Amino acid sequence: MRSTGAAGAAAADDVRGDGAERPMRHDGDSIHDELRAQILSGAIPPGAALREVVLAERFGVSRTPVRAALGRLEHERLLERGARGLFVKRVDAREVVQVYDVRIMLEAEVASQAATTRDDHDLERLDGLVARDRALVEPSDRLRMTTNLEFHAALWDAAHNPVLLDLLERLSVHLIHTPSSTLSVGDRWVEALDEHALIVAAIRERDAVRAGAVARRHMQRAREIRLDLLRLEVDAELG
Amino acid sequence: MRSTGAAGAAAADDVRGDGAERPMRHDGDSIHDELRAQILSGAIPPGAALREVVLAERFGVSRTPVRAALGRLEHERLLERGARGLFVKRVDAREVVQVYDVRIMLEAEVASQAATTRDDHDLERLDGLVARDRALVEPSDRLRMTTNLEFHAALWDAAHNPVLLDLLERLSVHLIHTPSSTLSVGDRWVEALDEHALIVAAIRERDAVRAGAVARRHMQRAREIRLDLLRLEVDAELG
DNA sequence: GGGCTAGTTAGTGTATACACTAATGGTCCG
DNA sequence: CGGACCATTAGTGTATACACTAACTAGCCC
Repeated sequence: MRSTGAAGAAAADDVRGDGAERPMRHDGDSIHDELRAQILSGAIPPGAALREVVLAERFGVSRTPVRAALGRLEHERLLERGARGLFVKRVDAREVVQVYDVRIMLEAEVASQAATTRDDHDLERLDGLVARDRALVEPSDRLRMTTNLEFHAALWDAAHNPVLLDLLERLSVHLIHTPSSTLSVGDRWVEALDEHALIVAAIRERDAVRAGAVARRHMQRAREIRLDLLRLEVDAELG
Repeated sequence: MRSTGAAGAAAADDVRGDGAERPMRHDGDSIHDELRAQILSGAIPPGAALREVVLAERFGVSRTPVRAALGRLEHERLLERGARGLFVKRVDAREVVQVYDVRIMLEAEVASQAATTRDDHDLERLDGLVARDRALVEPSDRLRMTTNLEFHAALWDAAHNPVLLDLLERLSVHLIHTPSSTLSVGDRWVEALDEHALIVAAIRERDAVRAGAVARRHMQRAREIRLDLLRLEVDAELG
């Protein structure tokens, strides 16, 4: 794939001075990541068909790695099998609400657990993220989403619970195509940052109950706003 | 005429006497299901290596469908990538407890939601399962596990929440190789049946709060017993 | 003119050959 | 006797050819 004259390239390469133990797994993963990103960003819209041959051409590889990537995406529920092949999944409003309901629960649990399991490094990282986000001036829609995701990911890590982590990661997939972030509504961004700070404060003091409660409220608020957005959307469609 | 030629080739390929003992339908899915069942049952033990060529031979297919199946199993977290290829995942006691913690939460939520969303058919099914399990006399270890799983699956369905369902199904995978069922300890089986009945009763009356509470207690009890089992196991290992 | 049927085709599923990489074992040198 | 180097090899990753199936189209019979 990388080089058609593979034998020659392989013979010449005996230098690996960059002593890093990185996974080095660059098989079909890159295709998977790329497709995933494009689906999540909406570049490949819901309902679009994903043809193996087309993708193989686009990525300059054979169907084999494309197939692997598609299989994984299907299993992540990002794609669904239609009459003919795979299509980007469409999510409806009902499902989005259900996702939020579950996520409220899980985030509360994560925060609660993080309060007891976090180490100094976790705390430092969370503090750093809060400070960094506070320093942003008029961040773009995209930046808000990214930094927010980063913060929550740090929270997830602080819980040191691979099971919860796995479910949360899987859950986030269900939220594809939520058109815009709740963090761009009114002064929600500033509000959310304050709530983040509250969560971190509770975690710092190892107050599991409070951490859970604060996190729960944080996500409930997000759910409310998401509902408003969905209503607006529906109204727009009907009117 | 290409089709006749193809048919002939296919026929010539698989002629092994007249006894058609094997279904010719080797969908990639069947391999996935088969492997999954063998892993869950322990027939393929934790830590075992899964070699593509070996499996391809065993199933009488090429590496391609085997690869697809393995990819899916890896994504389900049943396998993990080791130094060389894929291995059946080992789960440690810590993770089992974490799974129970999360499951307590999810089962409570499911029961609570089922109380509001269930229809008559759901209720009928749950009633039927409870009655059926009550009628069993001295069920085997395996039967206890199966019927219990069936009951909970029916509960999950009654919630009519695909998101919760997805997570619970995914979660159950984390419980592979929990050596024995908690339902074979003392009189836990009878106890559990009573608790099932309580859950169904609350769902019948559409009492979401009580359903959640009862279900939570049910799973907490299971967690306790699992912990006891794990302690016994650890003690046995230490001597 | 409408439904039924056969040919066509687009697209996936599978087999196989080849490329490549990391572990392994043996040998040589210190 | 021990450690580094090289050949071997086991096993995965990728490309490509082929098989098969379900949807489409065009014609045919009624």
